[in-house]
Amino acid sequence: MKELVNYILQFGNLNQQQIDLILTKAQEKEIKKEEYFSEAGKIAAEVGFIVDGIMRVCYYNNKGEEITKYFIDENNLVVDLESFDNNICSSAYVQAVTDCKVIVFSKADWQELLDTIVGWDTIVHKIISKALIQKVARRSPLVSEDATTRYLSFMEMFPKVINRVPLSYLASYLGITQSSLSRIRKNIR
Amino acid sequence: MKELVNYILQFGNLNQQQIDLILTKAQEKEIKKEEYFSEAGKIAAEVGFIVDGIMRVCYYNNKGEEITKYFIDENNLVVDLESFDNNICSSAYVQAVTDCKVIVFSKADWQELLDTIVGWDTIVHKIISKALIQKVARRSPLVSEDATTRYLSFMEMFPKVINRVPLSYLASYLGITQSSLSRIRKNIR
DNA sequence: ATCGCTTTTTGCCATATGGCAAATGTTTTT
DNA sequence: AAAAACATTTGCCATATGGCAAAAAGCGAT
Repeated sequence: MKELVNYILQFGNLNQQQIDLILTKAQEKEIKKEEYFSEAGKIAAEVGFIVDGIMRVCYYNNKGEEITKYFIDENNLVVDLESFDNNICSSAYVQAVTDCKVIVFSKADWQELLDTIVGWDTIVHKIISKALIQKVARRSPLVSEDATTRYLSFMEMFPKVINRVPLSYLASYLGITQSSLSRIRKNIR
Repeated sequence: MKELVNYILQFGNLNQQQIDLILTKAQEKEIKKEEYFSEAGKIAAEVGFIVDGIMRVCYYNNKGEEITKYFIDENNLVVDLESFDNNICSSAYVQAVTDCKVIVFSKADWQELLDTIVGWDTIVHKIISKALIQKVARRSPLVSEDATTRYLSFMEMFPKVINRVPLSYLASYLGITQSSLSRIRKNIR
């Protein structure tokens, strides 16, 4: 739980009592490789914090191809925001790419913390908006750069991730085919 | 100012007194085509609400090419969040694509409203996170689809925008060259 | 160590997009 | 109205990426 507390305290201050209250609601959970944290067509029910492992957000486009939209790694929150906040069905899957250790909060507990702890809502909002801004920043270059440049930037941005995910996930994230990505890797060596 | 009030009230309730207070801080402003609302290298100083017109967010990549990252049209907030919130220099320009009519709030006034009006912070956070989620959702398909599909989706998503912006801006937004976009348009007709 | 399964690489060729420069069309200025 | 400035389209060819299938490599179970 230590990682979670450190993470939270980056965004604002809480006293020990408040932290303890948060921790009483926190549940540790294992999610095995390929299992889902949340699913398309269902309403996201939990907020998670990844202690160990990598997850991805993915969906199927209208050609039926599976597209990885995003990777989330250690020390980050994972939640399908739109679904969780608005109680609407999600349009994407959140799936464990490797075995994951996660700390989760049920929606009811999360809401209770928001109602109970003064200043917690501000911290949560900071966390969320930072994560969203980062997401935009990471995906933006994928539009305008060529495939090799995208791959190289990915290596820089996610050095921890690149060797732990299947090539096919990475390829769809970068917007290229698996074989093109394989050739790009060959050329770089 | 009516548009602004309607916009705000979509996200939560405020009484007349609170609305009036907000409006005392609101300044109407014209921004001419090609002028900047905020600039790279400077700290964003205002939050804006576009009453009329279209703006874009753009930057220069390492090849010196000008890339349009995003379009913002009527009835939306415009602010360089990362710069505004953290008082750091912006890495992008926010520029009027057409003549714009905007309602602006200075940073000091905006902060005062947040401190004064109970519930205003919650409304603002809802507005911001909706806008960010939308931004991610709009840019994501640009990575995985082919150029024609991107253009067609853009037409659907921004029917009001498509005929009011130069081809070059649109092309860089879609991640293709101007001539390719021109050919794509020809093929569609 | 071997077999079977999955992932990655490679070859071959088709297609989409880029680069550049000229031509055409459109808007603004004088 | 003409000229100038700017925006868009087009032609020609180069290059990057895709599609498909086979080969090779890697991995886990027995």
